[in-house]
Amino acid sequence: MPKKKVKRQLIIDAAIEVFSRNGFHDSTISQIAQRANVAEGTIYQYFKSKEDLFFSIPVDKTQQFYKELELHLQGINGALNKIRKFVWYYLYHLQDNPEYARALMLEMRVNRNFANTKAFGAYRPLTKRILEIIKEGQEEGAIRKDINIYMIRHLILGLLEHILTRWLLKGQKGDLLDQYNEAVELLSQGICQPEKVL
Amino acid sequence: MPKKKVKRQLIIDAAIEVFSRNGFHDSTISQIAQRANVAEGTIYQYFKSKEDLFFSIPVDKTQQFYKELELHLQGINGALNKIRKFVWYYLYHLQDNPEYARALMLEMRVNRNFANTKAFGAYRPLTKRILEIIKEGQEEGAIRKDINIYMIRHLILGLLEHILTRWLLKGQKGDLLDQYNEAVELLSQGICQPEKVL
Amino acid sequence: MPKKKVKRQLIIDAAIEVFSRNGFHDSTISQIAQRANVAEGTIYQYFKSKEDLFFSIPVDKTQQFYKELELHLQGINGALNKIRKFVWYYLYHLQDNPEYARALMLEMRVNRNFANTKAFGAYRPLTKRILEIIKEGQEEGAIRKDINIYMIRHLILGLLEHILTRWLLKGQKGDLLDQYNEAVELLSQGICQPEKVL
Amino acid sequence: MPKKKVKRQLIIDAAIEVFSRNGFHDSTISQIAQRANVAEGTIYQYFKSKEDLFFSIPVDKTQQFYKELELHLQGINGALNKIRKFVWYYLYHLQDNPEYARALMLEMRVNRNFANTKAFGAYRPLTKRILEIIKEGQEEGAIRKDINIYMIRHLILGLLEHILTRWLLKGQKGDLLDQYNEAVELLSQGICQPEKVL
DNA sequence: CATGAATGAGGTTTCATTCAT
DNA sequence: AATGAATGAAACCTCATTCAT
Repeated sequence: MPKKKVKRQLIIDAAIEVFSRNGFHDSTISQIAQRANVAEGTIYQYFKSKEDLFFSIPVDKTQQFYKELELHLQGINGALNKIRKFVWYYLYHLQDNPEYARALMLEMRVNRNFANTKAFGAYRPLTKRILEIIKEGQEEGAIRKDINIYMIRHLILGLLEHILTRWLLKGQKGDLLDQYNEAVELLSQGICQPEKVL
Repeated sequence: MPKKKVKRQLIIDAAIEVFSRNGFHDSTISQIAQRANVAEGTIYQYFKSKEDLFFSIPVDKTQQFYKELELHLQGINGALNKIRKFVWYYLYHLQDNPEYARALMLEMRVNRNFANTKAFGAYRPLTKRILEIIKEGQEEGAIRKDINIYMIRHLILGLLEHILTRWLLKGQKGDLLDQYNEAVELLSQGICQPEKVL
Repeated sequence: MPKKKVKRQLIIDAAIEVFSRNGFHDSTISQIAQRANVAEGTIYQYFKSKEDLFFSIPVDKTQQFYKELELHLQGINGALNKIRKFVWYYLYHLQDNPEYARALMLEMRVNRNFANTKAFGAYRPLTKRILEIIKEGQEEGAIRKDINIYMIRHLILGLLEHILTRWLLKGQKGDLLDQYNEAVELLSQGICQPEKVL
Repeated sequence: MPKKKVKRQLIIDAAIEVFSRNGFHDSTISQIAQRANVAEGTIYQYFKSKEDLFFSIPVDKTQQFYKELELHLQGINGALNKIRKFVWYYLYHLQDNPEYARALMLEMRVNRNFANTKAFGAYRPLTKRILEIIKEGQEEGAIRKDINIYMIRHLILGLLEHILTRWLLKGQKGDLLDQYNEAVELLSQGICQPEKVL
């Protein structure tokens, strides 16, 4: 790998760690520099500002996330199976990258400027992908058509983000994948006993 | 109302506005003081620190939220009807108090220390209340018993928080209550076409 | 004098000393704060920025300079006598306030933004005043009319500023007022032997 | 021209442009390097430091200025004619090289260390030259002897520098040579109406 | 109780200079 | 000789908090 690339990645990795531990505002460039074993000034050779560095994290990591998700979706037939896989991979990947997850859930996603950042740009393909799957499912007749696709997405992402956020805030106890089957089942059939309606 | 109470409330209200506009870190005591028409020093007569003030917001507001919710639940029979009401009131109240909603969703809920704050203490009754309703539903035979009650709560709160967060970040366009029926229906029956399973 | 006024003046005086010793860029807020016996932050209660402080110096000092000059011109008849007095007072006052002189000559007057600063605004009355005297002299028949008044002002101010600048850069040796008579005589009759022309 | 010389000159020319546009402190080595199309490190092969580079500008440019002035003075008889030419050439040359003029007038001449720099060394022949002409004039009986030659030089240089400085600060509007005749006339005869004295 | 001037620690960022390639 | 990535010191400025009035 070219040297320049290496150092950039070094800084990003250090940034993920530090930002994820302390949050954006309580992290300092000096901490990140120390962790990356570079001088403070060096960081400014690669990133315009602290914010730029911050929002560069997901660009790299999220693109990778998305790529790997796509691989996992390969060869799977049926929208429902794809959603299943999506749920599984979402929990699996973010549990496996808790620092990235923390940065994404607790800092990025909630940031006022998020929608204007390149980070957002990197995140969109992911959320778009679900929409596609949902539409596909409706066309197949597997997913109900009487509900707006955006609302369905709210349900799926809301559940996943809520599970993940609680897990992060409670100290990452337990294995998220243990909850996988119940989560999928719940998304599928809702909370009611058969024949009951809310 | 006693004078002391009045001034305290004045400060809290100013704090909600300012924090909700700029977030915790980008808000200054000076801004809040100005908005509340008091001197900066005065704030320290009522609150120990900026953080203390910050986490005092939901204590008051959330208690009120909870109390009113309780009133709305009065006289409603059946867990499913209660959940219906809960969803409705959640969207209604937070849409009506967008600054409080913003502070709650974008700052509090995501804060690393949230679980250790009195704010959390004030928020718990609310989340506990749902659990109770869910249990009640299971006992009535209205809510399925094969799913962990915490997972069910994840689904409900996840959906609501996701809807709310997007609405806040996208500039509060549209009426959240328009989405109320679909949301309830989705929670109730899940995303699948009848007879299909995920 | 009100206390607030006192501290502001304290800072200005310290700033004059420091700026005049090191120039604008090589002076630090920390130095000025130390010299003024205040905390660095205090400076920012009175001035928006380092530049603001810098350009506030002449506003105060130059207004005072101008006022005193006006007093000295009181009761003097004839434009030529007034110019005489102007020259004298200019040298006298700036020799007496060498730090202000240094700030004015070596920093302000030569600054690219000078024309847009409030400092400039304070300096203008002074330069306008000479123009008036020159016009008055032309009307009296004491000053030649075949030369543009702005050129005449160039000659007078150019001479004074040049004398002053050299004196400052050479370590303020000697008494500027010793040169006063020659300067006035030269302005008056020019450099040529009578009957010779350049 | 040898290659080394070429690159050195390249850097100097870039430095003049940049320094003259932004002033010494607000210019960066990086800007100069970019403009000169060399790497930053290269500059340090030719100059010890930023200051060294800065004060190297007039050494070259001023020597050239002086040489050409000398050429223009060739064959001119009479001190007064020489002064006339000096004034003309001074305005002509600096108007023609406004960036050099700007660096000289607004940065160099006013710098605390100026007297200790090689730049000063290069400037001296020029100011010495006037002194010689003045003396020559006194010996010829063309210039008055009752005034110190240094004072006479103050008058000449003061006028020229004042005209030039204002012109630079006001955006270089108009042709300086338009003012040439009045300037010379004023230097020659002073500001008074014949038979009047200041 | 209320004030608001004063504090000073600490953060981000810039940039002249070095040095291994 | 030329490069340009890396350095790290140092500067400006902000702002939560205190305390004398």
